[in-house]
Amino acid sequence: MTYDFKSIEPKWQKIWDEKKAFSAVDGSEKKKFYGLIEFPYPSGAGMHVGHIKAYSGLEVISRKRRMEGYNVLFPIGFDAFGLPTENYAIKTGIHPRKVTDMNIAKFTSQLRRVGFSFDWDRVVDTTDEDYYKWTQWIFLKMFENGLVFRDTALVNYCPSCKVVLSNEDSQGGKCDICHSDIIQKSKDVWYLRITKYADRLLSGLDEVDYLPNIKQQQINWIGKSTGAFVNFTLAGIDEKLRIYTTRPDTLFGVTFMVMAPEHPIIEKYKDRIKNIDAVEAYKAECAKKTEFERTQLVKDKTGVRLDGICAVNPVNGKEIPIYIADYVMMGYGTGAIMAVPAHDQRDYDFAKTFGIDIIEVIKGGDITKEAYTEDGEMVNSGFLNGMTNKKDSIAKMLEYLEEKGIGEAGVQYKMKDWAFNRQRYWGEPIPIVHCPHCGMVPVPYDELPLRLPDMQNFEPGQNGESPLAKVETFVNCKCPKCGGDAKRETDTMPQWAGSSWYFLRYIDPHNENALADPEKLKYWMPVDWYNGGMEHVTRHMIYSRFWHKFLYDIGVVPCDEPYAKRTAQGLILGPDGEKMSKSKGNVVDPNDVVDEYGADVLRTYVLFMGDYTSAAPWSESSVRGCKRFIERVWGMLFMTKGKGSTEKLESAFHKTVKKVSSDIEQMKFNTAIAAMMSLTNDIYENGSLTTDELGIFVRLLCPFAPHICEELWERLGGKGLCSLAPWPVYDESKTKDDTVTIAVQICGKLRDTVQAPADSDQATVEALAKASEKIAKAIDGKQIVKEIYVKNKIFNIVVK
RNA sequence: GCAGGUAUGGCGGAAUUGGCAGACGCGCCGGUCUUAGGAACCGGUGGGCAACCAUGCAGGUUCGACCCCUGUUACCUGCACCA
Repeated sequence: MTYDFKSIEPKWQKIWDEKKAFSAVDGSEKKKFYGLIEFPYPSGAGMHVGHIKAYSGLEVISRKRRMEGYNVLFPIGFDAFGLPTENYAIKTGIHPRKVTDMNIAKFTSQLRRVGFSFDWDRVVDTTDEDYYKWTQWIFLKMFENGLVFRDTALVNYCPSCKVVLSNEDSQGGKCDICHSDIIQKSKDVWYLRITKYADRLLSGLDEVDYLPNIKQQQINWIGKSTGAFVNFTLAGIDEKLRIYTTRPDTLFGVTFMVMAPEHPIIEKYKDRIKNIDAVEAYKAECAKKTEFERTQLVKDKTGVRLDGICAVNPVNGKEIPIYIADYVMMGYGTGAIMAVPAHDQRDYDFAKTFGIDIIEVIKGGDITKEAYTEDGEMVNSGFLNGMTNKKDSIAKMLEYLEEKGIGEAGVQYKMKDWAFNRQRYWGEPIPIVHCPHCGMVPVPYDELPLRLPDMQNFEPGQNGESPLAKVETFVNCKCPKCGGDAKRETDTMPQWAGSSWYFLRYIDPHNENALADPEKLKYWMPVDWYNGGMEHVTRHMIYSRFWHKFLYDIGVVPCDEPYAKRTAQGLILGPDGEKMSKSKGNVVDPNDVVDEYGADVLRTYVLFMGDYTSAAPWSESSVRGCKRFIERVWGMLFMTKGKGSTEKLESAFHKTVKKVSSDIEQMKFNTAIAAMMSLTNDIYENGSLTTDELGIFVRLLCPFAPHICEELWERLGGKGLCSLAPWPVYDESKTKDDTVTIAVQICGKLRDTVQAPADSDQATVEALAKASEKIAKAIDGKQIVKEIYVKNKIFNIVVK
């Protein structure tokens, strides 16, 4: 009688596979549903239960959609290029191709044991040549359209990984992969001009249904600010010093200027700068600092005055000193600022350190103590004096600047262009040839894919050049344009490249002539529901939205935004409440759970353990609770009767169908499961149920625990697969009880409850309430001021 | 510092969005079966003998507040010398 999951689960997995039960159908007349989960990076450690939770959400929704009659695309793939695999290859001497294949095989077997309803004919592997051919194709299209450029720049460089990192990958001055300190290094860098799409990435958020915190993070990341560019002049030199400010109305309060140490004007006028030695020394000092040090020493302002040149304030003609200081970044705005110490705390700290004048232009604070950054009346500001509204004073100043031709309104973004090359082997080769005559020449489209050469030693070079630079047969080539001797680019793309468009390939994974067929794209796109981790909300999602918008612009995809809806699951913490990690030894392997309790129990537990979107610790004993539930469901098979059930149980069924249906849509899986547990308790209390009722129950539970449900469905004589059987419907009228319990309150405090027919009017309930001994006692001798009746809920008597 | 969020039994968490706080599960207590059980099953379980007291803390609005408002504390997540 005990449920034998060890034989029943593999049985159904095999049947689903043979029948291709979960294949998405191209060219179907049915309504489509495209559910997308973030494809995993196949690491050597295999999956942990966090992956299972991440996929189980849309697994349940996709399964429900199929039962509701949708044509469902629910695919899986592997984001397999990347450093960990390459580092493992360096350490062990096993080729990354082999490592990747082994890891993918391991992940696949783990996923299959859990019984996910993926369409296994559409598996995508970003390291497959037939896949990265199209990643390179998109890159060339971007190159063609002016979205790719190369520049020598100070970049985030990880000395440990020996690789250039994008801004996104080096947050907080730490390498995202190995967590070493990042240093700034001058290098040739490939950039993708994502900033060109900044405004559209921002405005596109209005059209999509993302969780509010996801939207907010993207908004912050793009970091749009509105302000003005102002051209200062250098005294006695015909040269402009351009700055960006959000408060042009404080121009009268400018007492000095600050430039980033790397600002090109220093080099241009080094002959005029009398203390050039000190300036160079300071520059050298800054270059040595890691990003971490540069941002940590917030309070201690350092800098050097440029002796010999000074700036002229365009609104009042005053000459003001210029400093270089590392609190101004070359990468934001123009790399130079006008300093208004009275109303900016950083400028204030700097002015105090260097003994510079502080002029108040906004009244309201005490500038002898700190900068005043709030609103107030404008003073010492010429034509702005007396204005009290920030908006108006900014507008008036902008008008003045534009009239005089010394500045204009402008916007800035925190988002920077995307540093796109890595000096590594295990990535997509950048399909560009460097020709001494023709410059950068794209590899012709018909030569794609540009394959990674087979090689053995993946150690990067000491100066951070790619391992590919050592392969002469790869490097030396003919220029596709002039036919002369040329050299290939040896850097590869970052890991984010392959994941920027994978959801398009799922739609037509074996297409040899296009990244996907336009008709199929038109049918399946956009992704209806995308679920993943919060950690990918800024990087992966912004990158892929950018690529998708570009593909839309060149007519490859049919919609501007790739994801109609985005949600995020919470982490599973270790039993100790800490984040699961190998070093802490608190990782739970899904295989162990399947071995001991079965896939259905694992699936049920990861969704029952708490609110889907928040983090919750793993609890072995709670897993056992789900095991008991599954066993009790199995036990129902021996409780079936042909005849009708009690009205009470029938009503409980209708209520549960309603609740589970709506809870799933809101990802409230924990309460959906709780409702089915409650119904189970009701069934056991009742002692029996009809076979029809059991049929309803197993279809409701099927998205969560499909194996046991298939088995019960078969034994009940259900038609076809339970997984494809129609989703149960409920009768609204039967979800309502005939009698309801009404709480009777005195002055808002519960005093008694009464049973009343549903939808009773106030008089009926009032009579019932007053018939209660407790109520009669409570109101005895008191004056009734007011009576409030909420139908089917409460009756409140207010007494004095 | 900026932005967003959270706070409910011993634990994970519910609460139809202003209407009986603690659903469901774990744990715990008691029982049944057993040579035994860290197995299974059944029953009980916020605190207090009680009146009553309980949703981080202090107020407010309301007939009625976990829910709305004001203030406050703690924690989490993201960004951060962004001009």
